[in-house]
Amino acid sequence: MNEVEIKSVIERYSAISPASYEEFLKGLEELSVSKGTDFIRKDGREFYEYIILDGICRSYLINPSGDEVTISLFGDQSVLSPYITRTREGLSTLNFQAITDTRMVKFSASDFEELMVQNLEFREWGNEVLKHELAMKVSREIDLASITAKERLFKFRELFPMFENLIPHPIIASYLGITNVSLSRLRKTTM
Amino acid sequence: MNEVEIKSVIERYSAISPASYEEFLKGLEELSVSKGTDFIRKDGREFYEYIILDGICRSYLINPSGDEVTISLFGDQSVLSPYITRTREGLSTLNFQAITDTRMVKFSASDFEELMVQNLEFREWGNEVLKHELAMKVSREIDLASITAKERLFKFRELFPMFENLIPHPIIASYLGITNVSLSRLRKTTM
DNA sequence: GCCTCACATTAACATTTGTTAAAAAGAGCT
DNA sequence: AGCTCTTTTTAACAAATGTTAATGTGAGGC
Repeated sequence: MNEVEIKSVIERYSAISPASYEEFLKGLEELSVSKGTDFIRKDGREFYEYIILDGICRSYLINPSGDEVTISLFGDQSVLSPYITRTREGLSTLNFQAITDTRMVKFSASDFEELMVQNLEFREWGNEVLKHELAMKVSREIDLASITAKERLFKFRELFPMFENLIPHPIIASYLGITNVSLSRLRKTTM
Repeated sequence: MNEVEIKSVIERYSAISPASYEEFLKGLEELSVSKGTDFIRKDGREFYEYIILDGICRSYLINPSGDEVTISLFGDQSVLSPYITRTREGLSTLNFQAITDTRMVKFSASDFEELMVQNLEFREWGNEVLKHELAMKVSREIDLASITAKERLFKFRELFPMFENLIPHPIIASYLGITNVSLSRLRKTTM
């Protein structure tokens, strides 16, 4: 396990002293997931927090019409939505899927909750991750409610450069709240 | 201060033993806000958590086009979005406004954070409030991204019965992600 | 009762997005 | 290169939503 790589992702959110890492690193497990695999299933029992080292993942749901709705996208070197935000009574509220082959580490969410109580640095780190998640959600709410699909596409390109060439367009479209046909039309008028 | 009333709102989220209340109740302040008043301003310094005893409030933002976008609605006997979800570096990320005359209690967010560390019941309560907030956000994301405005109106009526007759329609429209003219059109076809 | 003001509805037209189906382009395999 | 399968683009038309402006409605003050 490459500790330097992991620490570098963690410190994108807030700084952790070497002493604090000790206990944390012990609990880590590596995890590789191949393209197209759901590694967390809605209504399945869930126990972990996840950090993506490389690869692209998404959370999604099936809506009442049977269509997949992409809720969030996660790229290289990011932390997945915190456990608390995607779990009710131990069961996942969302599906999480690897869009490309993905390398992750995972660790026990309950152990981490305890670590947050005891360790101020990890408490702040956890809060930073949570705030980031919420800021993304609020931003998306505003965009979905108040700007056009074309503007959302521009913002998507800023937020996730390269994703447009790396992941299937129906996934991007469902993230933007439009059909893939509409996405193709918008691409034509903006390239 | 009517402790029974306050406890009844709190226990809508999770149970708290009488012993745990002791310290909590001491820190409460009452607050009355009249219709139309912003009681939290975006980019203003913020310190409190809020519980609405009665009245209707909303969070909103001004988008780049200068339009108000309603993010969330809060009715009688509910807890406002937790501090952590609406604050960055001590400054509010959203405006909060009383849509009708509103009676609330507020308490220090930092004291409460400390209480959560020390008291398991309030930790669970805080987590329940947070999960509820997130569940609402995910639900809204899905709806904005994948169902029509007409369907969102039906869901709004289920989630907030009576609000349609109590608050201005431009606010409802901006919550649904449409114009007030479109809302009026939808109302006509569905009543 | 009548004014005024704010709010809601209606109408006419423009624009955006959805739907369905066909055509084109791209990716892997032999 | 040629074949097959998947993904993306195009086209034609339908439906939903936006824009602007006029009309209607209701509540409160005089």
